[in-house]
Amino acid sequence: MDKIRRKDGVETRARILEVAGRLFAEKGFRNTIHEEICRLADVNIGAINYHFRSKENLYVEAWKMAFRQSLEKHPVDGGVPPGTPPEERFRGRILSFMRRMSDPENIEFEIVHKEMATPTGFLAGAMRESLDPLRKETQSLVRELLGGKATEKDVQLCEMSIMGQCFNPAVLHKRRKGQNKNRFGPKPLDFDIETIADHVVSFSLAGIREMRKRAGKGG
Amino acid sequence: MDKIRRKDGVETRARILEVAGRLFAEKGFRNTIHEEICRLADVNIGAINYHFRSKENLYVEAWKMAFRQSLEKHPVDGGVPPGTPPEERFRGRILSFMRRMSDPENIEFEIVHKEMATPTGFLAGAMRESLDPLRKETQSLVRELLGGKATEKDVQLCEMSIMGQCFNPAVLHKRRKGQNKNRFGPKPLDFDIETIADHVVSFSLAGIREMRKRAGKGG
DNA sequence: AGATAATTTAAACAATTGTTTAACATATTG
DNA sequence: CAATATGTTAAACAATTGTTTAAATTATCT
Repeated sequence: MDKIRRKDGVETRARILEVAGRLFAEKGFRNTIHEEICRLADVNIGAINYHFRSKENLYVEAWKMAFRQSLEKHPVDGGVPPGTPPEERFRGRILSFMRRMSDPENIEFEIVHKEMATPTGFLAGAMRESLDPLRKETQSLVRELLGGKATEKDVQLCEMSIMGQCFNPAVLHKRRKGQNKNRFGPKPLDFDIETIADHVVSFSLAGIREMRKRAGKGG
Repeated sequence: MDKIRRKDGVETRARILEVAGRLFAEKGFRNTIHEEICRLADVNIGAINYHFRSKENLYVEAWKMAFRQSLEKHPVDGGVPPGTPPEERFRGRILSFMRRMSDPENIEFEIVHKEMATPTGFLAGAMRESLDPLRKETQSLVRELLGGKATEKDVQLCEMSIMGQCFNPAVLHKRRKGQNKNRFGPKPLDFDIETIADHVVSFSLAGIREMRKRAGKGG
């Protein structure tokens, strides 16, 4: 054996984290096996349990890191400063959200998506902790757009409409870019993400205006 | 052994199909094991391979049956006859779609959801075959609502907005009804499905009107 | 009833896979 | 340099799990 080239374990750990993240995002927790992670990361089969104690713990660590990197790359406000009109801030937020979700380098959201469909439960705590604050911000922006007469119910329903519009297109758009395995639906949405985001913004602002109007008349 | 009470295999097959469907919907393909299916269906561990050749084939058969039952219970047009104005037909379609998706007895959509997040690939053919026609119908209804000046791009984007709004809420709503395991998000949408559907319809019709207006002016 | 086919059963099989172990190699510290 | 801690390796382990097999049982047909 001549390939024992120990540094200080940091690099090994980092490689595992990186490879594991990609595989978890691609195949999900259950379908990702030690053997492949270690082979692709070029580390020994025992390395995962040495550095991360368990597969479960590696999963959580991989997501946390990915989420941090994702928010760093795509700031939530989309670069639109707090002073600008709510419609503009809304646009910045949606655009950034969709860019973040559809970024092929961003594995974070792929993992969340799988976790929603088939929860392992391991990410519950970390996700709530990370996502709740963002959600609160979105809600207060929607509240602002809806005006003072809108109820909390209006806010929640509109938030739901908006998020729903962002979610699936982003997923499809991302898959379109990757190797086109794993596809099953019909057409894969041949628009770029900015086009989609613009549409979502216009569509949603129209919907919000409608709700705002109705709120005035006590629907 | 006194519990060999063979009928004609039809009942055994049916019980497997029923139990397997529920488990696939709850846990996904990979997390569902022969042992549990057979235990809950009260059949021998070898019965799956005898009656269905393989787990994969059982998966496809279970989905197909569930999809048939689902459409039988919730007809696509929501009971609104073809003659009525498009807005009404739209409402019927959305309401029926959301009822279908959120029906706790309907395992079909739960399976589709998991398949979208983590595709096994086994359902690709059956899904395309079953879902394409429905999608075509929806598109032509949206086209009608958008008016003659709208482009194909407009139709696709609006369809996307509408479907996106239906999807996630239905999933959340369904989970809320079940045993509240597997939940992770914050609030689970405390509205009944009709309220949500009504909102989606109003919100979407407002969005569509906006797009229709813009189409006239060549956006 | 006897022969044949279909179904059910229990056991075994073969492959996968997360984890542990103990020897070995390298770094760090005194 | 010696001693200790840390990282790496290969092998083994233990548990899970989809599938097959052969015998036993029951239905169907002549």
